[in-house]
Amino acid sequence: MSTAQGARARARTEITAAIKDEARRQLAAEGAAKLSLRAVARALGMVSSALYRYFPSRDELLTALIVDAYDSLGAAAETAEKQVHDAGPLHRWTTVCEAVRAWAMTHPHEYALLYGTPVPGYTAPQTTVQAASRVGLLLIAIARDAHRDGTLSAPALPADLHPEATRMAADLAPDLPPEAVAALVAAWAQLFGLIGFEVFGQFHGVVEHREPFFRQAALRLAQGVGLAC
Amino acid sequence: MSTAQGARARARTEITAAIKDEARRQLAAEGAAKLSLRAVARALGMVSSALYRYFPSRDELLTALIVDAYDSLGAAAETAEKQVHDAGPLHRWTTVCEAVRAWAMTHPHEYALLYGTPVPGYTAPQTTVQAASRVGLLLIAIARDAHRDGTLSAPALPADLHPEATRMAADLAPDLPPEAVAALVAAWAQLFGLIGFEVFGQFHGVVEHREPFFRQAALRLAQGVGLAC
DNA sequence: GTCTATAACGAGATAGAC
DNA sequence: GTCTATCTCGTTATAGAC
Repeated sequence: MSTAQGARARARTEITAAIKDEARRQLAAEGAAKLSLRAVARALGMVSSALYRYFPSRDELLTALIVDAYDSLGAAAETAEKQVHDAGPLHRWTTVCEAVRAWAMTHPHEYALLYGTPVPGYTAPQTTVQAASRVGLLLIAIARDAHRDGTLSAPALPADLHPEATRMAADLAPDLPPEAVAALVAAWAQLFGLIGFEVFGQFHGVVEHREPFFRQAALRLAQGVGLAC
Repeated sequence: MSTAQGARARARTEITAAIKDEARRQLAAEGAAKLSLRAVARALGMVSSALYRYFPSRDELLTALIVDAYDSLGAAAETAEKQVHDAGPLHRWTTVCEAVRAWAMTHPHEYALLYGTPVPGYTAPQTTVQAASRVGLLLIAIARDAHRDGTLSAPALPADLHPEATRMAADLAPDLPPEAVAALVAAWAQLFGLIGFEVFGQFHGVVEHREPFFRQAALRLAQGVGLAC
């Protein structure tokens, strides 16, 4: 009985993975907007109605792909950071930035799914939020360690931003000064601006040697947040 | 004779504009990947083959929409800058940034067409480059004026970036120090990172009062380039 | 010459009967 | 699960109106 259920559960896991793999392949070929349960089924030798036993709708499949991609990106960033965890905050920061960039370059279509044009008619459920915040939390953690060590020199803020910065800090990192949190959020967005331009081809004919260019930009992002060393 | 040609040319211009208007409407509704000549024709009460008199292919229509969007964005930025052209470089910079952001917020689908996920199967022809560079050229011009006035303090660069910075400067702004050009290109990408996160909903639940937040971020971008006052 | 309409192609998606 | 009839699409050939 338990072996039968175990085999069944194993088969279900395998088929679910196969469906997602094929869907990712189609994502690369046609884009997220044209992701079609039917085509996925055909490629797997299944019939479209059979897929609904694994994913109740196209949107649920999309959500699964998005969560997987966020987790893949988050894991890549966290693994890279772990290996330099004992270094200074600046080195940890640039390591995370470069890991995010490397993941984006090797997974351009999944990157587009996360940070590109939203899929028309699809709105991400709350389920995705946790996976989506892993990179941000990692950057916050680095700033937090710097703050504990007294090496975080948060930049000044204009008065009209203070209420919003305080609110963001309360939500994201109550132990950090509001100025640092506001700077962190801005740096977070700017990091993905650099990466997006590279992945989506905006640097074509403009920036040639993109690795050192990115490294330097990531370094200056860290300085903008107030990290040193 | 000339009046007949004038009338024909006028009709052609009007129909071309109507096609693009309808295509933009569909862009907003379905996304660029699903832009369909047939649907555009149907909405206009034409037959699909008639559209080929105006656009030789779906990709050419896409290209026209892209060039129009780049020009609309460029014109918005240039118009805003013209009105503060006599102010200091910092004020001109933030004015341009805010004009770009305002255009993106009012034209989210066209923004997605320009800076979002590339349309699968479409590659932009060289024709788009000139229109695409208008905002960048505007930012360069501001830095150039600051440099002429001696108020541009270009940030230092690591040695490994110097060849690339020199190459970029030769291409983009031979009269500017390479360090400033590298910083400009980075700031350009980061600007669209901030705007993209806002347009694509990444700031949802994170940043609430986005105008002062953006203004401050744009200001610090300018400082990163070395602009003062 | 300039345009529009009809019809068709090959490909793919979709809905429903079985 | 399978099969079929009916949609969509981009694109082209052709014929006729202005």
